[in-house]
Amino acid sequence: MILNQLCADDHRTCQTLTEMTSRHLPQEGLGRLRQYVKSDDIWRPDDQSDRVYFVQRGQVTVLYADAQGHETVLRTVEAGQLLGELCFCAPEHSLRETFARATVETMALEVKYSEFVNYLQGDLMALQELLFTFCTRLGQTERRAEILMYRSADARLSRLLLQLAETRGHPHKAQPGPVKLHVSHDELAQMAAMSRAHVTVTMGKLREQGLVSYERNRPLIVNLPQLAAYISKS
Amino acid sequence: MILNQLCADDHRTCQTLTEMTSRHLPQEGLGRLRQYVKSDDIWRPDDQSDRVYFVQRGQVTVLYADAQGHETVLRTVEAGQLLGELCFCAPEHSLRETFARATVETMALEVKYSEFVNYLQGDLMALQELLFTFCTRLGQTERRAEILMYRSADARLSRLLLQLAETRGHPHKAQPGPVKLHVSHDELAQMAAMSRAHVTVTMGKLREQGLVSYERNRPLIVNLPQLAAYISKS
DNA sequence: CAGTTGACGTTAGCCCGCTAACGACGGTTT
DNA sequence: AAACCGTCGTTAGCGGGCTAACGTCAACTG
Repeated sequence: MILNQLCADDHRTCQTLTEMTSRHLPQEGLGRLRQYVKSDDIWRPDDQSDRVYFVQRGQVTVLYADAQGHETVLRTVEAGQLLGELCFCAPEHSLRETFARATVETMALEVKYSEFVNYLQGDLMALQELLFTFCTRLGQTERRAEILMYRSADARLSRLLLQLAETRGHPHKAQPGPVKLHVSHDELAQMAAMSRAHVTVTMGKLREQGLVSYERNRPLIVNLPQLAAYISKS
Repeated sequence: MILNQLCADDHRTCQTLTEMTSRHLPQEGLGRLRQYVKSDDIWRPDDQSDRVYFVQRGQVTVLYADAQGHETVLRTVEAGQLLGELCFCAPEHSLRETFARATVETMALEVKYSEFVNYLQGDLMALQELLFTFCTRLGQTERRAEILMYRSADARLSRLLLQLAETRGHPHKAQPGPVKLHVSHDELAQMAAMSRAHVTVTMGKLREQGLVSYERNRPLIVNLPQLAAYISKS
């Protein structure tokens, strides 16, 4: 009854789950350990989708670049999580179409898709965990799509901040209240698919209204409840 | 070695796979059969995510409505497919946040989440198929997000048309060539998150360039190769 | 057959986000 | 100390999509 128990709590439980698959991997003899320095590409648009990665240290962003070179972040994969899982349903020789790029020094175990599948056959536990990984990411991606549907700047930004605060925010002291985030205006721009300049302008307005607070070289602080209220009455 | 074999071909194979889960369900004693007429809601934003549906006849769209009531289509679920799968990773008593609405007369088997999980425990086959369903939908949703990242009308529309043509298009005669789609400008507007009027304007331009062709009460015909070329050189 | 509905077509004016460019400031490197 | 870089701040002008409204045409409805 694993499926039942594990996710009874909240989304954080699920995030932990997505990390279990890598812990359950056999320790040796599977895959190759890779090292990347900051802004190394793990894969590029015309690489084949024939392998998965288990990020063991560092952080990776999956991003999509249009013809003009504008890059938009599709997902951020943290240490302990699976990367490149889309090859489970991709055609055999399909291409990535995206970049995966290390944001900091990163270590990842590279496993050929076919090897990983072999390993999964015998492990019901791992299969179930993988299912949670997909489900979690589907939910996240749908929320990203929700954000991108809005055309006004503050609708996009405020919703993005809310989502970031909920998923990757360290609750400041006692919850529920302010949440700290380490993210630059430039990164926000890439995630909300808007220009850096206009992120700064819009963030300024949110700051005036007390929904967020930040200064030079200080972490961004999101006032979760007020921001949620602001969005819902918009 | 099911995982290996089934998706070696192309994306269509995967779509078939997502339909298998419902075929493998025990025929009796599980869930309740529900009937819906056109534009009935299967669920609403404040319903609980405590059940899944197997669409047996008809078609369902999952859509998100903002505060102003603008509705955007997140996904379209065809007969034979699973609907409402997000409850696998949602907190136990979480809400849908979206609408699921029948676009035509629809019949669906409603199964409580807990019952379905019970059933999955004993069926490795079904578990693997479910994994494919998630993987396929994650891929589709990422492509939707890709589309929504573009801010110009013809970038969004042309990419949406390409995606629709690839996934749900009947190849016209012999492939590869024109593809027929049954979709109104209004529906395109909801999927690309733009206004109906501007869809009409933009479609007119695409028609002038020979990338699509349509008339009153004629199906929309997408010229796949030319459209793909147009996008990649944009 | 008149009335109704749904889908495509068109336009004027406004609003808003982007581009491009430059400035200020802190931290790090040499 | 000087040079450099990354981050935030600010603005003018422009392009483009939205709103709102109305027109046209075909098919369905009674």
